[in-house]
Amino acid sequence: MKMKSVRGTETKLKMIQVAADLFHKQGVVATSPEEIIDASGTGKGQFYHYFKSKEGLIHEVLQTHLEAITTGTARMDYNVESWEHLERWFLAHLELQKAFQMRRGCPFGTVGNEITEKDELIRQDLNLIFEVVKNKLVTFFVQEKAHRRLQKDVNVDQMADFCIATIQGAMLMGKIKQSSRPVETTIREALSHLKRYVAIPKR
Amino acid sequence: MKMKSVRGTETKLKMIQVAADLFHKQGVVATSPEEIIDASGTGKGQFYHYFKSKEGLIHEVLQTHLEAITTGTARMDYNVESWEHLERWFLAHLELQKAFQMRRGCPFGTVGNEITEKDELIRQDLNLIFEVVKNKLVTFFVQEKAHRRLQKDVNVDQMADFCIATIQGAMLMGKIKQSSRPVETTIREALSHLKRYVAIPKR
DNA sequence: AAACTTCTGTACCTATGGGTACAATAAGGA
DNA sequence: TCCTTATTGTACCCATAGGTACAGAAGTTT
Repeated sequence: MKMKSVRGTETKLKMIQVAADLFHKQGVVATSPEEIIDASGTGKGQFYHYFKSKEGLIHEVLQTHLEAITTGTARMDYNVESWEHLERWFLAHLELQKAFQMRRGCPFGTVGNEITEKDELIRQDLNLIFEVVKNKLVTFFVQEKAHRRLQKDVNVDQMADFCIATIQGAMLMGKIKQSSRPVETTIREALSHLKRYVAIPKR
Repeated sequence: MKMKSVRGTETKLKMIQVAADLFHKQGVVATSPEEIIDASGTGKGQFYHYFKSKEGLIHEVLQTHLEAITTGTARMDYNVESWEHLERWFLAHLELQKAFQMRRGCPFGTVGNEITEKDELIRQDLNLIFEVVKNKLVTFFVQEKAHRRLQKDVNVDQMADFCIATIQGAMLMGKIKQSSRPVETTIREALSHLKRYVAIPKR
């Protein structure tokens, strides 16, 4: 379970990356350890040397995602500091999908949809991820509010929840329809709604 | 493949219903024919007598859903004829989720999230379902527009897409967080947005 | 009631899933 | 260098997935 050499860390990382991609592509239930082992060019020995079980791997995959988000090394920029940024935040999700010809959804949403009663740990991992993402959005709205650029009775928490839910739904529909259209319109509508909360400058 | 007796039709229906429930609960990939057979108290013989394969069953499950929606015999009322109706439409989704202690998402969204390149038929089945649902929403918006109760430049199609995407995202987040809160707020925000398209009465 | 069809039950089959066991290497550290 | 720990490879294991084959029961048709 422990690692001393760089070699080991590299193979482990490779497995995590390959697994993350397969999970995104076809979901975690449909992805077997074997497939991950083959695709990563490693062996069964390594797999169970580095991960207790399949669930252990899923956990590590999500942890890696989380870390990428918090450290800002993720594929997508999760930091929002302006309305332009927020729009980019929405559009970045669409771009991700487009990169896969609209054949995939959100990496987290995909996993989230598969969880059942037995996957309590995974559910919590996902929750943490969404909590971090939400916080970044909340931070922006709080800042705007502090500068009185938002109506003073808005609920920043709900605004963030709305952002996340709409983008998740948009991506899901985008995947099902294999079209960017519904995603684009949903993003547009969502943004248009959020901007109504901008404070009307006094005179 | 054909059926002459009521007895046969009943067992087949039973299997479809049990399968639909299991798919909703744990997804289609995680549900094996065996599990459906056991839970429905039937046998392997029947299963492959009535369905060509697992995929064939999935198809029939979705067809049954579709029929329930079009004939209005579905668990939920998909007809929207007023704004109150639309609100009920949104809330009905939440109620469905609540009935399962927020441990399940949308029956269609759940299946939709699992589709991959190889499930083209299933994807099309789902598309048909969402198309029918969307049409019911569009019909309402068109009607409102015809009565000049909507601003005349609104895009009814996009409004419907927005409805579906938001409720899908809301339900997904509700399932992941196992909480009705995000669902409720997303619904509220969505409705609030849609109502902004209501025409301002001339004086 | 014969002859057909439809329905149901059981036995079997092969591939894969998720793992364990264990030996062989490689790589450091003292 | 020798000892220890990390890493890798291979072989095996049992349960399940998804399905086929086929025989027998039940229902129809004539």
